[in-house]
Formats: sequence, structure tokens, C-alpha cells
Amino acid sequence: MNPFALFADHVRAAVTALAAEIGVSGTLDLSRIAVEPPREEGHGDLAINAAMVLAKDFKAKPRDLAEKIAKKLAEIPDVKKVEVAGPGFINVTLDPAFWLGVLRAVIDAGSEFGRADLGKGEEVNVEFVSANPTGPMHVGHGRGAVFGDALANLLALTGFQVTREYYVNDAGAQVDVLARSAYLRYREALGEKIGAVPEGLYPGDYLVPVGKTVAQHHGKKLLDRPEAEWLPIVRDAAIDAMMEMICDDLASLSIRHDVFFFERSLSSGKDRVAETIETLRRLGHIYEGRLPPPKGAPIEDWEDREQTLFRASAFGDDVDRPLMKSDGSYTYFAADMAYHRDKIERGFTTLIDVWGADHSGYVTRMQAAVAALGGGKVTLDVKLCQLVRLLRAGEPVRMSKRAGEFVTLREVVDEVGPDPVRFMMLFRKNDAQLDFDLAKVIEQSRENPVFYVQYAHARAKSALRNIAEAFPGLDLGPSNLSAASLEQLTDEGELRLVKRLGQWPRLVEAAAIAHEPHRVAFFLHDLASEFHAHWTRGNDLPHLRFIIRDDPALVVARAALVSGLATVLASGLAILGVRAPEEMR
RNA sequence: GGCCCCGUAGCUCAGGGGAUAGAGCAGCAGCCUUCUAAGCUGUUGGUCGCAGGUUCGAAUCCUGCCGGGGUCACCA
Repeated sequence: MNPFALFADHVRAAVTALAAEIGVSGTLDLSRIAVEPPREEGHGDLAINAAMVLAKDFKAKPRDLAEKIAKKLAEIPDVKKVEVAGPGFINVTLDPAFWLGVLRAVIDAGSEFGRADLGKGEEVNVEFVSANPTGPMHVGHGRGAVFGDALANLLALTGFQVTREYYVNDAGAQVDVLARSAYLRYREALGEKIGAVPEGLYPGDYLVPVGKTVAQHHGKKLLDRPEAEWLPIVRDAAIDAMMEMICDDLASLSIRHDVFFFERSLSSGKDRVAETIETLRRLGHIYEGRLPPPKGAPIEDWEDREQTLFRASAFGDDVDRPLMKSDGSYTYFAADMAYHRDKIERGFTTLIDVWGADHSGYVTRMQAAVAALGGGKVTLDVKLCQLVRLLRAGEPVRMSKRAGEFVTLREVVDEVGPDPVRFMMLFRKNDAQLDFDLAKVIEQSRENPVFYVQYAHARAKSALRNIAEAFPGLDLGPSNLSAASLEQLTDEGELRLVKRLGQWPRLVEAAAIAHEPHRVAFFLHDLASEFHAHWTRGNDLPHLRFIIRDDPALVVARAALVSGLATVLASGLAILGVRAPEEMR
């Protein structure tokens, strides 16, 4: 039940009928018609731009056309008032009964209110986190994790078949470094004094337990072997341990993935990377050639050589991209192409990758690869999460993995709790930098918007409890709330809240289409604000309170409103993955 | 130097073709005998970085500058 979509249908029908009556030649582009909640309250319930958008097609002045459309819209039963305003807006005011019907729809649908079928079951793959398995997650990873999870929730709610996926980079030089670092800890576990961890190895003591585990399983067997023999063993143990640790970190934020795709699996058994390159070669997208040296800052060891190149420039990229390193192994990009080809082969038609902003230069080439591999039928949307600046009381916290001194995601979650972390990270657009001030979130948590929204939900629940207590015999079940005499909700604050609830389905759809979960967080903040404001009006105006001693029928109607508010607040918080508490403690 | 993201109130940020540009924090002035004041009300504060262009209409789209951040064959 989306009132705005409903009236968009009405408007399109009215415009089409009008065009037929007048005899407008040519086809009308109805897609630009927008039916929106107006910014100004005095402008009614719906703002319609149809006349301005279609004035040319009708060869009419916007305001004249608006008048004609308005006349047709006035015939719709729920419409109370239609006004033409400004440059040609049609402002529609609906009968309060219509909005109360929306409230009834909220009660009847419960947590299903806002569910949509935009996706029609389309398979969407959301790849997020994909942090290298070389250490604990840091706060920046956490942002991508929370973002991807919320986006997946949002898409699932709007009719998409969502798979949450993690690409594990368990190949390449860095996991060898990990293995060597763990091997050092293994020797340490066997009693050796290792001293300071050499430059170039991971110094973090999270590898100490890995060393101990390897020592337990293999004793001293690995001590005298050449690296080529112990490395794969230690590496696999270390990667397992790192992934376990990362999954724990994610679990602390209630994040779970459906699929963990290991980069190594691309080359174990069949060489999937070679297959991918061959596929593209047959399509004419691969050639052997030379690249011009990079513009700008010269690279010291630049070596002009002939190499295997993907014709990314044919798909909008600036230059073609190498697939083989000088030592004959595949580039990361080549493996990543094979990985995305695998996603396409698994039937996904929409791919979403959530990356850190430091990968921004990589977006176009990956989209080029997907365009080439998907034959134009698969889209890749890359959501870049800008870096998180971690502050403590306004002072930047330096984070350096090399120095082994960085604030891990887990430390932050343990310190402030998962709800503030999730909400704060979603209370910002993904491509905007995020300042995360530990001192603020920890010490002055009242300022944190998450509490504000959670409090609104708790307040609604508390009101329902108090009503039940004040009227022991009163049935507050959904069916009775749905049957309440809602027409008693005549206060403007009450109606404002009901109308805001009516915006929820539209908001959810818009957020899902734009892949922007932050819109949900902002909507919840607005809704909470209106609820708190209305609540406080009861201080001065006791007749607006939810408990009115001698008027159970009115109380049931207001209980319906509060219940609807709690429902939408809970739905929104569920998308964000934030708890909707029954009470604040 | 090329490319990507960002420049909106003192600060942190929404708004991404629509009407008189919003919120939180900070500041100022108020509201607890109450269904939880973890709340609310009022108020101060803006050449939407600059300059052109596109059109009925631009904070929003395009171009060029200026500032901040990121990134720049073969790392992952």
C-alpha cells in the first residue's frame, strides 16, 4: 500500500484520458511524472509535477494544463481538494479517511508493511567486506560490512533474491607474508626468543595463538623444513584462523554471509582464470600489446613490455588492463574477472560490490569486465564506502597495521555496542567521509541518534503497555486495533504521524532502487522526531495523551496509531540491523 | 599530471531537476505535580566553493576553474 504510487497511477490515467480527449499527437513520456510528499505542509498531501513535465507535449502553458488535470483528479473519491500552485504544481489534499485507511493497512500488514516486489525475485549478489584474511577487521571494514548488510536487507524486503557474499583473497603475496608471520609465532610457541618482529611481517599478537595451534598439531616437525614445505601448511592454518576471527568480528555486528568465495578456488582444479581469458579472447576483448607508461609521476622500475591486455577501453575505461604479471602469474584483476564471471554464471543479473574508497580507481575496469562477460545483460553497481576517520575527543586516532597499533572493529563494538556502531555508520551517505568519534559515542551516548530512534520505539511500546495496564479488559490485538474507530484521530499531530507512516513504502522503494540504506536511517530519525514532538504536546494538552480515562474507544484508536508507529520504527531498525528495544534501561 | 569522491549554517551532515534550502550538535530563551524530560518548544545562524552553460525551473545536470581526500603498469 503505497499512496504515492497509487496516485501516480491515477495521474497517469488522467493525463492519458486528457490527451485522448484533446487529441494530442505523439506518445507521452509519463515516466517523468512524480507524485511526492510536498516539502511545505501548506501544499497538501501530494505534489504532482505532471503539468510542467508534459506542457510541451500538450502544447499548453503548464498552469493551464494543470487546471485540466486537476479537474480530472478532483473526481477521485479520496481527493478532498486540488489546487494549482506555483509554476504548475498540482497540490492534492486527501480526505483524512484515506490516511486513516493507510494506518489500518499498517496495522493489518504489521512487519510486512513496506514490503515491495520491485525485484520480482531477481537474483542479486551483494559482495561486501571481503577484507583480506591477514588480521582483524578495522573500523573502515566495519563500515562496508554494515552498509552491505543493510543494503542486502533492503533489497530482500523489496523483492530481490539476495545472496550475501565474501570474496576471500587467500592467494597472492600477502597471505605468504601472513604465513611467514605466523611461522615466526610458531617458533616462538616452541620456546624460541623471536625478539622484535622484522620489518615486512605482520607484528600483531593476534598471530600468537595461530603459532601455538600450529605447534600443537605439528610439534617441531616444521622447524627444519624449507619454506616451500612449511609455508602452505602454516598459511592454510593462518587463513583459517583469520577467517574465524573475521567471522567473529562480523558476528558481533550480527552479520552473516551466505557464500565465502575463495580466490584460490579459481585455480585449484580447473584454471578458471585461464578459461575467463580464453572466453574473452574469443570475443575479441583480449590482445597482446604494450601499454603507454602511466601519465604523471614517473614509476621507477617501469618496464615497457608486451603483455596480455583486456580491452577495457572498449567499455569506457581509460586504458586497457594487464592480466599477466611479468613473472607469468595472473594479476589480481584477472582473478577478479574470473570471480565475477563465476557470479554471472551462477545466474545473478545484478551484482553489487561494496568496496573501500581506496579502490575507486578500480571501478571502471571491473564494470568493463562485467559488461564484456555478461553480454550487457548484467549490471555491476559498485558502492564505495569512504574511509572512516576514527577520532577520540576530536583527535584523530592513527591507525597503522604495520605498526601493529590500530583500533580494531571489535574493540569499538565491544566498547560502544553494536547498535550505535551500525546506526552511526548508516546515518551517513556511503560516499561521504565519516567521522567516528569514540569519545562522543561512548561518553555522550545521549547525543547519538540511535538512542533517539530506539527511544521512540521503546516509548511507543511503553505507551501500549501503559494502556493495557490502565484498561485491563481492553483488547489491543491487531484485529481489534484494525477495527478501531480511527476517525477519532482528528488532531493535526496525529494525522501528521499517520501521513508520515504512509511515506514508508515509498521511502523503502526509493532507498532500494538507489542502493542507499542511509535514507532509512534519516527517515527513522524524522519519524522519531515527530513522534517525540507529538508526545510532548500531551504535557500541555492532556486531551492529546494516549490514555484518556473515560474514553476506551478513543484509546483504542490511539493505540492503533502508536502500534503503527512501533511497527514502522521496528521495520526500519530491522533493515539497519539495529535492535528495536521494548524499553530503555 | 590522469582518473574517482567530496565542497550546503560555527561544527557534523541530509536534500541529487521543482515552490520560501533542512536536521543534529554548539549558542541564546523557556518547558518536569506528566502515559519514561534519554524528551519538547522558541530563537540566532546560508552569495549551497567560484564562473559559465543546458530549461519553464539548477544546491541538484554539463563544462572549466579553486580547495580537501583517495588512487595511479606488474600490490591485493
